Amino acid sequence: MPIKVLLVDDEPLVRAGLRAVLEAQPDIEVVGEAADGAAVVPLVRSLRPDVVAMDVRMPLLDGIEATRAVLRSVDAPPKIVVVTTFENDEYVYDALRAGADGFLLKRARPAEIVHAIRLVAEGETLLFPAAVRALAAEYGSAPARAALERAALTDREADVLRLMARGMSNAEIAAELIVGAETVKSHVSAVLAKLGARDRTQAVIAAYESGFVSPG
Amino acid sequence: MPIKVLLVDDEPLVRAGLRAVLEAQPDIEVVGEAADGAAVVPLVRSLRPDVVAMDVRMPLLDGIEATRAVLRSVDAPPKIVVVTTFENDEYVYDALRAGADGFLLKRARPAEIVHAIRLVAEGETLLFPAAVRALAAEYGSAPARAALERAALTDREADVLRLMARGMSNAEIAAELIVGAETVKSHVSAVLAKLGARDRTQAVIAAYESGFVSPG
DNA sequence: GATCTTCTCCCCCGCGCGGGGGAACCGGCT
DNA sequence: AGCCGGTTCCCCCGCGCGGGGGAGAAGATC
Repeated sequence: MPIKVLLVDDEPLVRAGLRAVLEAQPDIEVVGEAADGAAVVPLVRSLRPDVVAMDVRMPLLDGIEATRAVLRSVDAPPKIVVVTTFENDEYVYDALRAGADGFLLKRARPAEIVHAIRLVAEGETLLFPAAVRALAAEYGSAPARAALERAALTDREADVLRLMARGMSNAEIAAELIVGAETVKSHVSAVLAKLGARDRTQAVIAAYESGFVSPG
Repeated sequence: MPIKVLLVDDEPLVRAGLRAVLEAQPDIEVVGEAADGAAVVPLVRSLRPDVVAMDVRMPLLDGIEATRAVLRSVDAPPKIVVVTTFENDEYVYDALRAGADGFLLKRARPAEIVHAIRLVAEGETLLFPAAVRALAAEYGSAPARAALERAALTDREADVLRLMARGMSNAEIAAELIVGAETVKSHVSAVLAKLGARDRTQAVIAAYESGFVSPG
C-alpha cells in the first residue's frame, strides 16, 4: 500500500511541483492539497494521509500552528514534513519543536524529496541535513555576530530584517507577513535603531557581516 | 515602436498568462508563440522579435539548447529571457551560460515581468529577481560572480558599488571619490540598471551573493 | 577626422523611506 | 490589580533616493 501524502502550500506552483515529483513514484500517492494551514485538520481527518508536506509560511495559519493543531486534535496523527525555502529559516526550528518530524528544502532534488518522504513515513526523524550543519559552520565572525546578538531583536524584527535582506520593500514585507505597511515601518525603525544602522542598506550589510544571513 | 516579444513555453496556460500580462502594456507586442524549442529558430527568423521569453523545460528541445541554437544561427539575435517556475531550477544557470540575458520567475507579479522584459530589451542583464540567492546557494558563488561579470560594470561603477556595500550614502560616496553628488547618482543608476536591482539595497545584496564583496 | 565609451555634472519630479510622535491590544510577570 | 514588552496601526514631515531627461570633456578605436 502506497504512502499517502497531503500537500500544504499557498503557492499552486509549489504544490504542482511536489505532486509531479511524488506521483512519479509507484509507492507514493498524493491524496490531497491545501492552500493554507486552516484547511489542514479537516483534510487530515477525512483523507488520513501518512505524511503531510507542510509549508512554513502561509496565510491564515502558518505551518507551525497547523502542525500543533494537527498533533493536538487528530488521533494517530500523520508524520509532518516542514517544507521551506531557506535552510536558515528560524521558523523551521519552531516547527520542529511544535512536533514536526523533519524538513526538506524546496530546492532539494526530486530524489532527495522522495527520500525524505519515505524516511519520515518509516518513522525516521530528519533533523539536521548536511546543508544546515555546513551553514552553521561557516557562520559569521564572532564579533559581528555578538554585536547582532546584543541587539536582541524580537522575533518579528528578525522576520523583517530577514526579508529586508532579500531586497524587499516595506510594502512587499507587509504583504509577505500579512500585516499593515505601518507595522512594517515600525519594525524597520526598531531594527535600524537596535543595529545602529542609518538605513535599510546598512541593516542588510550588518545582517550579512554578522552571519544573520549568509550568501548562498 | 513597441518591444516585439516571442513566447516559448510548452504550457498553453503559461503562454496565455504571459500574453495577457505583456499585451496590457502599450509598448510591448507579443508577435508569436511556440510550444517547444525546435520551433524557435524559424520563428525568430521570420518574426524578428526583440525579446524571447523562453521556458527552460520543454519537450523536443529545451530552453538551453534553443538559446544556443538562436544565438548560433541568427544574425542580430534577440535578447533571451529564461522563464522558470522554481527559483532553484538547476537549468536556469545553464541557460544563462548559454547566453541568455536574464531570467524571471513565473510567480513574479505582472509588474515585475513587464519590468524584466523592458530591461533586457534595453540591453541590460537581469540578475536580481529573487532567484540569485537560490542560485548562489546551490551552485556556490562562482556562477553568481560570473553572472555579475556579465553585467560588465565599468571601473567607476564598481568603485561606487563597493562603497554602496559599505553602507555609504550618495553624498558620502561623492566625498570619498572626490566627485559631485550628481555624478554618483549617475553611477548608482547605471549599477542598478545593469544588475537589475530596484534600489541600492538590492544592489548590495547582489554584491554579497555574487562574492563581489564578502562578509568579514 | 568621426565615432564610441566613460566620466563628469546638471535639470525636474515623484515617492519611498525614515524620524518623531501616539495609541490600542494582549500576554506574561509581579 | 498593576506593570511592561511585543505587536499592531495611525498621524505628520523632511529628505534622500531613483527615474527621466540632457550635455560637455577626455580617451580609445577605427
